[in-house]
Amino acid sequence: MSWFAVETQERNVKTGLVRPCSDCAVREFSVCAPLDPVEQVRVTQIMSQVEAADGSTIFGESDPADHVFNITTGAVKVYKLMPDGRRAITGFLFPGDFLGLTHRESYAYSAEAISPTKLCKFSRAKLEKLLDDMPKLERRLLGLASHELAAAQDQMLLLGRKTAKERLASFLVLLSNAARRHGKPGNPVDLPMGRNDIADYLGLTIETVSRTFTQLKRDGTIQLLDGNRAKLTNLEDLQELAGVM
Amino acid sequence: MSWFAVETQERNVKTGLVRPCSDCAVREFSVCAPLDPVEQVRVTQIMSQVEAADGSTIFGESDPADHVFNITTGAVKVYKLMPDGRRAITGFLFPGDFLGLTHRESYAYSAEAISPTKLCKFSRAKLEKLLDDMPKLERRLLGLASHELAAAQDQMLLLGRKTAKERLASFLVLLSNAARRHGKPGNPVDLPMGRNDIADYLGLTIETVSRTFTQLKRDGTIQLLDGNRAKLTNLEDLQELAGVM
DNA sequence: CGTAACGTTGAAAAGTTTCAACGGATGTGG
DNA sequence: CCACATCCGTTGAAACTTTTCAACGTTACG
Repeated sequence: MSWFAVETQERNVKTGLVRPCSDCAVREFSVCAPLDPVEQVRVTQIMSQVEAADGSTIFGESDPADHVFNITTGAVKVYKLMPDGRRAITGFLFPGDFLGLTHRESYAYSAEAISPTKLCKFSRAKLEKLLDDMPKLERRLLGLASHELAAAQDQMLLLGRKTAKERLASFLVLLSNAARRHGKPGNPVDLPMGRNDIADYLGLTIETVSRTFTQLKRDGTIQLLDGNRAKLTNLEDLQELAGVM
Repeated sequence: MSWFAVETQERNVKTGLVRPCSDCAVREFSVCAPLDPVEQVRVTQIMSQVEAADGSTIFGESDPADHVFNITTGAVKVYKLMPDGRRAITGFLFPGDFLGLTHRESYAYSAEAISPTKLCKFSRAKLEKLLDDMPKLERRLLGLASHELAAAQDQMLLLGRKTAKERLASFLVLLSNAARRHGKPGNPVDLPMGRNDIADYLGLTIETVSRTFTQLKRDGTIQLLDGNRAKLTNLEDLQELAGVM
């Protein structure tokens, strides 16, 4: 997923600006073709670090899309609103994920931290200038966009055709996989977002989400632990329900 | 949307390989920064033209993603299937649109022509090699991906939160806008896809789509003309319903 | 200690789906 | 040329899933 966070961290560790970040970034470092040192410096020069408190808005739908972010710590939800307040959360983002990549004048969605979050902030204008002579960077962004697009298509299948139970199962499997990809344990899976956010992500109501959770509990498929974590007792059933995502 | 089709058409007109195509491509030519002539030649060298009959599959979900396509004429639907046959159409594509752009080994979706269709076919391996020294090309692809992503997010809002009536209204407005963008009349809007396809695109059943059509007719919002066209009698109401897409 | 935020549960209501039937258009073969 | 089958869209009625409305318990916080 990430490597901006990686580069910047690497630089900043050397320059002593920030403390080393999670092992996730380090892991990604070895996976994603990194830039050469000179390029790394150039990237960090147009970057600054910002923090977002739990529940604070990072940007709104109609804000001018002047910046691109890369999450260092925490979690973010991205959503679209209808005039009457109906909401669809289009994604949850975690360390390493990009935020605000668009070719429009304004972000067409809002972003809000769902836990204390640190982000690398890039000026979009400068980033685009940088892109002109850093093809590796552009290639990487294209790969990210393509990956996001595939995820969006999965989500369309979920929203258009899956039952409540299947949606929740898919969601848990997704979170579990994401956690493992980030080097964290995949099984007691963390749920940093509230029921309302889950509902808006799955196209359901909060009540249906709650009811479906207890249904999965009764089935012996999951267990809800304290600290907003879910133990996936029967991963096979869950994956079956999810339709193997 | 397009410019691959443009370039290729331009070249081919000169070389006499194919007849000039729709004015759409020409129009796009002036809009999207074109490549220089030398680059144009290089692009056309890795391209071939293929045709797809109405209803024929262009590629399946699990096919190796060896080619990228650009639509010249016709219309294509892109969809994902669940093991039990449930289907979600994630998009309808028209002349100028790209098809098969992915960074995976296999397309993760299927593509099928919904009317007689001509496509430009590119070897993906060669295209990627070409990308290495044609930054303009890569930048353009990134823009396309970003645009598609925005559309996908709109669709997630539709599928997650809109009523049947709102979904159909959104769909009609979308088609109308797409038609105008392609230089065709936006108002009696063409519906080249069947009810089943509309249903799978909107996350509804064919019956609900049919009922909602007649509801919109009764409301005086639309009129169904022969030849699978819909006259948008009250565009304002329709846009209001759609939530201004 | 009261209040607010969040999650759970129940019962009624609503929207959509499922099942079934019908009509029109198209195409095929006798 | 007509009988017949097929495909597609429409409509009705019942069934079902999810939503809505309402109440309650818990936890956190001032």
